[in-house]
Amino acid sequence: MDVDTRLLRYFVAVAEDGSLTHAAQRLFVSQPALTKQIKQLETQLGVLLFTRSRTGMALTAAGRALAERVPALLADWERTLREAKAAASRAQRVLRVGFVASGANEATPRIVADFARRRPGWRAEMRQAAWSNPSAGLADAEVDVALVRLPFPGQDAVHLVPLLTEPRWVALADAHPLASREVIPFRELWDEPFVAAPAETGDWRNHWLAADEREGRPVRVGAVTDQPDDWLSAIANGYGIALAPESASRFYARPGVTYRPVTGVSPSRVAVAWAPADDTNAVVQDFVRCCRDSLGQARGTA
Amino acid sequence: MDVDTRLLRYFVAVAEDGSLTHAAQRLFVSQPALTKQIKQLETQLGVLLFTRSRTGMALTAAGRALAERVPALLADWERTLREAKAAASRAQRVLRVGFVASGANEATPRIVADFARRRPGWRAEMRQAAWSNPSAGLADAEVDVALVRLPFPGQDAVHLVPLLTEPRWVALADAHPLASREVIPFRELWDEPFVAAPAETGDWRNHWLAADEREGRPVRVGAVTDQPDDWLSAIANGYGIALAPESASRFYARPGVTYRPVTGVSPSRVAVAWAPADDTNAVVQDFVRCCRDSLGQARGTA
DNA sequence: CTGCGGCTATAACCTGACGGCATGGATGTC
DNA sequence: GACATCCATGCCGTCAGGTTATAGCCGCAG
Repeated sequence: MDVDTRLLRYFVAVAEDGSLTHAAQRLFVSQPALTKQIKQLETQLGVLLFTRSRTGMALTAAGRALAERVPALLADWERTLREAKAAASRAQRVLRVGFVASGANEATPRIVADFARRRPGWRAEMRQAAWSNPSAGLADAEVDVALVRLPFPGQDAVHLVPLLTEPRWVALADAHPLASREVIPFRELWDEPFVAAPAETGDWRNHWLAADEREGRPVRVGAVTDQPDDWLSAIANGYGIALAPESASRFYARPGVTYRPVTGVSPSRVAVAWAPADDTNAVVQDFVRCCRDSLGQARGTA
Repeated sequence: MDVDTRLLRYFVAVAEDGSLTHAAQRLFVSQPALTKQIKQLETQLGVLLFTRSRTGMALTAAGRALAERVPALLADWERTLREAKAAASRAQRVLRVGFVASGANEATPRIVADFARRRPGWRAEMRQAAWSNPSAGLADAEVDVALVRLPFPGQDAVHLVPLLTEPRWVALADAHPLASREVIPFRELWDEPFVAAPAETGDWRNHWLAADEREGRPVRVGAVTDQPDDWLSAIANGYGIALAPESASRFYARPGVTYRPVTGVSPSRVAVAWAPADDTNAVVQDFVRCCRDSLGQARGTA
């Protein structure tokens, strides 16, 4: 009996929240589409999975049996997929390097060049990650090594070496009243609307909103963006302001957007990170060494 | 990343025999369809899985990584599916009973009636299996208990109680020269073409061809059939003759087909079988008891 | 060196499945 | 009795998977 993993994801979603309508929104499909898919899954398996009622969809015994095992199956598939991709990049002598925004700033090209020198035949494939992916693909093993901003969710599950520290500035629309100030104390920004990362990024989002450096003041969110481009547009259009590393003023200069130093907010740190399993991976460690040589002196891992 | 298990089966098939053309025939699809599917899998995963050449398809490193894990994944899915189906039938108080051909012959209705009496609220769902499935669905857990003919492949992996023994007769076309004989020594049938079960049934097929009761004489196969109906047609049309339990003369009487006793060939045995895991399943054991009470006296399991 | 036989890839076409929107039907709620 | 909230159904456009026929590549035999 063949199934599409998509169908299984649908099933798990409906099983989890006991409602077609709600699950449909989570899955970004229409409710009729889900109705049909679930019904199709049931006829394919020849088994009734849910008992329908006005109050929603309740699992049958068969449905429960399925719901118990399917998530593990999907996870296994994802893992298999990741392993295959990793094997492919190894075979082609490609090191997949994830990075957020401007990576290690001006040092990035030096690092890549150094790596090319140290590992002839290998190629560093640089992959920029969206805000919603603060580990730059390391968490889901899409990359072998990543240039990340600390702190980020899941940081404890990886090993890393800090590379550089830079102050956080603020990015605001040219027209903003505070744009004419040379230096801005963070407390003056507490009540401004901010352009934030997607809600699902949790502590990462909070870090860039400096949520715990507001002495309890609530955050106002004026817009949510997931990419540098959208982020710049939102700021230029006046939907809100945002904290950004000082280097953003060089890497993300744009008409309509002004960067200003901010006092009273902690700096941003850049690190190179890798999966613990790659502690013994010579290529990954070579890349880390390139990072260290080009930038950092710290040597501890955490 | 979503995949259809069908795609994974395709991939495994190609990986196994290193040829699109050959794999396509095994999978009963055209070679271009397979070409496209494999190519699609590769683009979906963003990974090259095979290196093409005139000599066939060879796995890349990534392909090997995938090929190592996918079979286990598919097996997991099948198992999950079986468990869900089993849960469904338990929940509905349905005992799934597989049987081959006429099952336990005239005793079958008695067994079912006895079971209905002993387990009110339960229903025995009788499922006839094709020749190609001599365990009647027990081997792949499609049924909870089965009325089978001994011996059959995989017999050692189940527990069973013998129920009855009956002589094997021969079924032949009315027009066959031997059809007028009252009793036929098996040796006279050695050179006749036989109607056989599909090749993949191995020892089961050989048992019904009495391959090891021919003193080394080779078997001539005149036709291959997978169902009682086809089997009867093949015999009536003179494609060959076939051994059959004596009871077939009652359950599978048909114009054009004559049944005659045969000497010099071992008898056929009927047993009830179940999965070892169901040794403690009260419902299954009740059914077994119904079988024993209606028929057998033997009590050992093997 | 030409033609044949093994591969895989491509082209053109058909069907059916999936998704979307609009709507229906059942059932509590105010 | 009108409404809100579920899930189910009907209709339609799009695309993916299948088919057959054919092309391209290469090694081998005559």
